[in-house]
Amino acid sequence: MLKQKITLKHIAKELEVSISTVSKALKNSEEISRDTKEKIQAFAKLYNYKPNNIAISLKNKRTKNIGVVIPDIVHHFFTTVVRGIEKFANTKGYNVIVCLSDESFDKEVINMEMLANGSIDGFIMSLSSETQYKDDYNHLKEVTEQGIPLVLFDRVTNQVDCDRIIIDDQMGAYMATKKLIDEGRKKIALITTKNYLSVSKARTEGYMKALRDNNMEINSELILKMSSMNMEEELFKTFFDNTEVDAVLSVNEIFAISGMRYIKQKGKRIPEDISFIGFTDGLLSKYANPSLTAIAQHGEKMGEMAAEMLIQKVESENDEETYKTKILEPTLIERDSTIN
Amino acid sequence: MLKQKITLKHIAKELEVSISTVSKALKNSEEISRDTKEKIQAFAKLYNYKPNNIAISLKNKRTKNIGVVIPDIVHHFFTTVVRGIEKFANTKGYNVIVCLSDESFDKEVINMEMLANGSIDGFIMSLSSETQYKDDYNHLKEVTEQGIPLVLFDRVTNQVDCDRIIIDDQMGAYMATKKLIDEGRKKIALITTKNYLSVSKARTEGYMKALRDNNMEINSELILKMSSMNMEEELFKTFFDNTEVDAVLSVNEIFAISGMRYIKQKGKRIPEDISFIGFTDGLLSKYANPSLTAIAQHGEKMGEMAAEMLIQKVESENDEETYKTKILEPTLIERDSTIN
DNA sequence: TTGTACGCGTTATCAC
DNA sequence: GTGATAACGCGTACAA
Repeated sequence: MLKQKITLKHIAKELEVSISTVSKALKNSEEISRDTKEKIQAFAKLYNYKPNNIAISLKNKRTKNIGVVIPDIVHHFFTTVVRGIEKFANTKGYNVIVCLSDESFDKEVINMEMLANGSIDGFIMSLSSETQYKDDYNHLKEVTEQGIPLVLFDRVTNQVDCDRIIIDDQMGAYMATKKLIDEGRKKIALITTKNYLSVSKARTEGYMKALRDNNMEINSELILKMSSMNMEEELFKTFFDNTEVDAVLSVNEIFAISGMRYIKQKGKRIPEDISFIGFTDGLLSKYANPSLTAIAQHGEKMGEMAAEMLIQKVESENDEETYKTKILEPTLIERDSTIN
Repeated sequence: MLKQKITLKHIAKELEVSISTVSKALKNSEEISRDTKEKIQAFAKLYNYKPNNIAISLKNKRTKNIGVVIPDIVHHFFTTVVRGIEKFANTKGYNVIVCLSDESFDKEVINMEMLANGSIDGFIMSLSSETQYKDDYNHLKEVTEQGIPLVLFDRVTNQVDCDRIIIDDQMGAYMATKKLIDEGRKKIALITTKNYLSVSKARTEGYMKALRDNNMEINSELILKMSSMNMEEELFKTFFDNTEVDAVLSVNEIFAISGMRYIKQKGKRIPEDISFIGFTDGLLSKYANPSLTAIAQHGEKMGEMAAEMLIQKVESENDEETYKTKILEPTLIERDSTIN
């Protein structure tokens, strides 16, 4: 019993009026007589008429869809951002199409091309690590040159004309490092990833700036660069076995948690012997033992703002070529892995 | 410098041929002469012509979009499912539109209605808790009656004609409980949520069945029902303070982790004094201290299969009214919170 | 007050 | 070989 989706045409035929009469009647146009309107509206309601989104999109050249391209979705931060985007977009009647680049340049390109062919009104995205590594943003440029609005968040570039929203990663690292210095820590390690990731770079700078501002030496032996998000156990152990450290700042939760575990295993106490602070205030930080002092990135807020910026651009008539970069301030969430 | 998206019409005008000639030429039709084809193809390539998805959707009545409606996205399990869906969908040229019900019945309804008006070819969804509580599935029925394929996963109902994919939650709980019994545990607690959630119910049944099969008494005092995902600290403490327990099976990670923390705080050892097993093998289980023995739900696999089932339905000509329910087997991941 | 015609971008059928 | 026409579903300017 397939209740085929009903169209204006069906209603028109059934009620023996023209399609445009139906269309107008359903929009409560003054042009149409009360009688006809009531008849048509009643019929439409009875058969649960709803206009076809696709037809409207084609007509209006507006899809009411936002394309979101992120490197990974099994990742707390990105997930909170998506939630924020979805939340705001929904209030404005927009849907969210999520594509995953899986940290791959090619997938990022393919996804954007698919969506750019009319499926979406604008993009919100965070660059894949490979894209940042290759430093190639032609796919973004092509999109913006077509007049499709783009908002980059978190992992961004300034080589493209678009809006941006980031947290002040440098400040976050600075705050955290400062906190450790204030605790009296002298050998503050930084666990980070390779520098082509924009955020890692900024965080490293914040760390170094805090040390310099407090007349502390920057010791490259205290900086551990992991080559990927995946743990390389050996590298890790070698580092902690051979380096004297009394505090650790990590650019992500996993490194921090793994570090804490290894440190505890070695019989040291947290935070008495070593303090830990990690970026990204996710579930792991909250439920770690001891709970991890963390730098919150306010992903949901970021998502909402990104969506707001995008929709504002999408719906603004004048395509003025002004782009803004918003910078959110991170927050230090103090927990038990540092001394308060 | 807005490079407006180019259409068939533009090409036709520029090259002084008809639109249909252009269309055919670009599809390499035999009808068109070599010369014309080459000329048109070259031009199209130069101006980077790509057909407009919306127009094609309207014509074909196929959007190549899949609507995914889930209760929450900041949730490891759902997130892995989405990844699986996205992965498979992508290989078939489909995009994924994600909508969040936020555990709300109304939002679920609204989202589905939005998408059902032509935006998608089919739905993959997991019910919101409120929907399961109200036990009202008319919005699902409306969709399926319109001939839109639907695949439910994890939180499902059998009151709707559709495909389903779930893990055998009862078996998962059974396996876990059996494991605890085999360890010699006598007072096995179950921490669960209210029973209207289909999965909680099944898990509770598995727990009880395992006890019965092993001639152990079912003691309702050992079953703690939390009213929501949010921790109610007091309930929790009261339970552990007043109930003698030597093992805990939890329907989610958070309850398990929190339980372990409180138990350790009370000076008991895990797993020597108390064993813990938790559902959903997420990050928390892996990185907990001690790491948590968990029942893996294979979300990514589930997502892939759901997408495969859906796309198969979407693309099959005959709308035979046969629906299948696939049941995945859970896996027990043994870690340090149980004795191996 | 109602209906006709056109356009959104594409494809398919049929005529020339 | 090429082009005109209709159709997908809708909205709207214009004609009746």
